[in-house]
Amino acid sequence: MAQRAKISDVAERAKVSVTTVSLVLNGRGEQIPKETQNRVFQAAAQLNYQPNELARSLKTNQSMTIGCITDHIVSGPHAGGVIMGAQELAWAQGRLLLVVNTEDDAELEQSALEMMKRRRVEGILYTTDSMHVIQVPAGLTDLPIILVNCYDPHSPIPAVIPDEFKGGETATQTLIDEGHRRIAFIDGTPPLEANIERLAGYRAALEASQVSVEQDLIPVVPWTPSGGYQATKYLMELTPPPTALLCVNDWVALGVYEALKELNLRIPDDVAVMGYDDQRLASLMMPGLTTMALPHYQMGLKAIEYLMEMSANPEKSKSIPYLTKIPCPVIRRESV
Amino acid sequence: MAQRAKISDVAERAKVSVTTVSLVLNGRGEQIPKETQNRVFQAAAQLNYQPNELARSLKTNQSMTIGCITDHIVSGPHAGGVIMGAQELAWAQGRLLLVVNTEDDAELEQSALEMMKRRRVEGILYTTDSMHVIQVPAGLTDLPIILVNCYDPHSPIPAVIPDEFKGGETATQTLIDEGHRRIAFIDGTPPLEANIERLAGYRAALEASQVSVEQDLIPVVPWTPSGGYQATKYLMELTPPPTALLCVNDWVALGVYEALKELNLRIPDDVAVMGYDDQRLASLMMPGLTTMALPHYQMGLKAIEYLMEMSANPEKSKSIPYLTKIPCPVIRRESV
DNA sequence: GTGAAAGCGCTAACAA
DNA sequence: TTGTTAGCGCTTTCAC
Repeated sequence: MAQRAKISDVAERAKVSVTTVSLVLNGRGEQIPKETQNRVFQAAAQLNYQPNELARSLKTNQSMTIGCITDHIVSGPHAGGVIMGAQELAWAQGRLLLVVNTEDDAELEQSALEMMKRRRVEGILYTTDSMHVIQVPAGLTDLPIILVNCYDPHSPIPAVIPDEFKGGETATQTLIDEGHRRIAFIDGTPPLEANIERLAGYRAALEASQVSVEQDLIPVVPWTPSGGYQATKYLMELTPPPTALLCVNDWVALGVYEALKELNLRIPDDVAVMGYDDQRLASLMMPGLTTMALPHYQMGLKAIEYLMEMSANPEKSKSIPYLTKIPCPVIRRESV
Repeated sequence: MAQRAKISDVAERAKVSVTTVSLVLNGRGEQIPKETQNRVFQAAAQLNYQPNELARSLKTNQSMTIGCITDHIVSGPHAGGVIMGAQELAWAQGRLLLVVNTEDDAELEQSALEMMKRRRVEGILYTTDSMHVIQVPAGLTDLPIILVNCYDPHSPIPAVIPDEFKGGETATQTLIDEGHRRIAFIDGTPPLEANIERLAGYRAALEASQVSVEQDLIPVVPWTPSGGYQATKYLMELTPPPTALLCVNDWVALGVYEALKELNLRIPDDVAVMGYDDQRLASLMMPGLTTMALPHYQMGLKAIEYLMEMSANPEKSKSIPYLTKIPCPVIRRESV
């Protein structure tokens, strides 16, 4: 454990006071002669000195730490992406992330929160795997907090979420731009918040292009591969059949592919297919599935941006919008 | 910020000394009358007192924190699973995880390490996304550290890895138990450590069952869906063709499905298929892919177990095995 | 230009 | 049974 050296050791070795060492090592030694500074740096290096952040935090009352609570870190790319974005910006500001995964255990969530408060985290980023409405655990109000991919209608806590509406719109527009006019939307049930928005975006885009919305072209099925399979079989029997299928998510698209293959229809030549979520399987499908990505990374980034603002200036907390919607980018592959 | 109360506030309110408060709140107040204890608890509750862990850590010289460095938190289920297992056990011991994702940035990795040392983490869990040989960054020797899913042949740092050999063996045995004798192994290239072991396990299992290993049944293709596709087309032209296809990973199996469908062969009736890795897509494939899971969670658990041992008793570090192999469980679905 | 010393909030040895 | 007090390693004010 070479890093046991402390500031007084460095001071002693450099033959200066701890004040000087502190000043120099923290880059606030402008008034100290280069020569002295060098002695300090050298001493620190020789001792392999690593300042004790715990002591520093205690003194400065800044933990340089942000808490991150996720419900499911492992089930998909979501939490990872958010953490990645969050960490990157946090890191740039010298902060590190304390991560706790709760697996929906409310009790654990509560104590995790408490643990984080005890460690004096500067803020909390609370993120859920799939976009939905939540009930924020109690005691989340006495410290900066941002919700990611979820929001609580009963509390004023700011949330950063994907712009699913615009996503649905963009996806549809993408298809329109390719010349499609009969575009089906394979909707999923049970109806998640996100699905509803995506559908609304689809309608909006069609209307904006003066394409009439036909209820026939909006089958509702379980949002799984077999749902997509069924929907496709149904849709392709319409006269005329749609030329493009927009799926509420990538899983559904998987079943769509299956059905289309059975019908001997080629993607994208005979019919174009679009998914949503950019799951990993999207890139593996043949042909690669064109889809809408969820802005995990960007949301993580934004959340930290807000959090840092809030902790730097508590007054500002009031000025953070209740909902911040981040656009979903199109991921172009070969299915359109 | 209600939690600004400090121990002296609690003491004052309960009309006792800080010592008493400390003792009571830390459960070491057996010699203190219940009555006094209650006063303390009440005072703490009223003030919504949250002990400052930073101060406590500084004093006790225990950060109650473990560092976790990953290379890719988002590309697959790996890092998440490890973190989940690690966090769970760490939590049970009152520890929290400080997580940094490096995206293979060596410089970042180095400074992350330094940051963690400064925060006096009790140990470091270093994990990589895909099982491989690595070069541990410098300065990782002065603090308990465990490698997960990778190892460094040039250093004595203990590693926890999946038992790919046994996994290959188990997968093969599973197929043998189903009555298969002509079992192909679709090998992947470039040859990763894991692939090599899986293949070796396959050979071992066949030999153990007196089934001869035929080189014809071990095509080597890129480990992607199209690799699996090619391999299947080739394999099914052999006479007689194999009755079971063991794929080096799930991606390959995806292509296998594709090819089999084109050949109008049914899974598992005409030919059984097994994958490896239990990627998310495995459960979505139709029929569901039987595959071998990587023991992410278990590895995370084991790593923390070791880390806690090491930090509790540095002497013991010597007794931790260089390689700990964790078995991969069979995930039975419908493709076998 | 540099140093002495107070104090961040806590624990624990020692006293009473 | 409970209180006083000395640090843990650092930052920072104020003095020299």
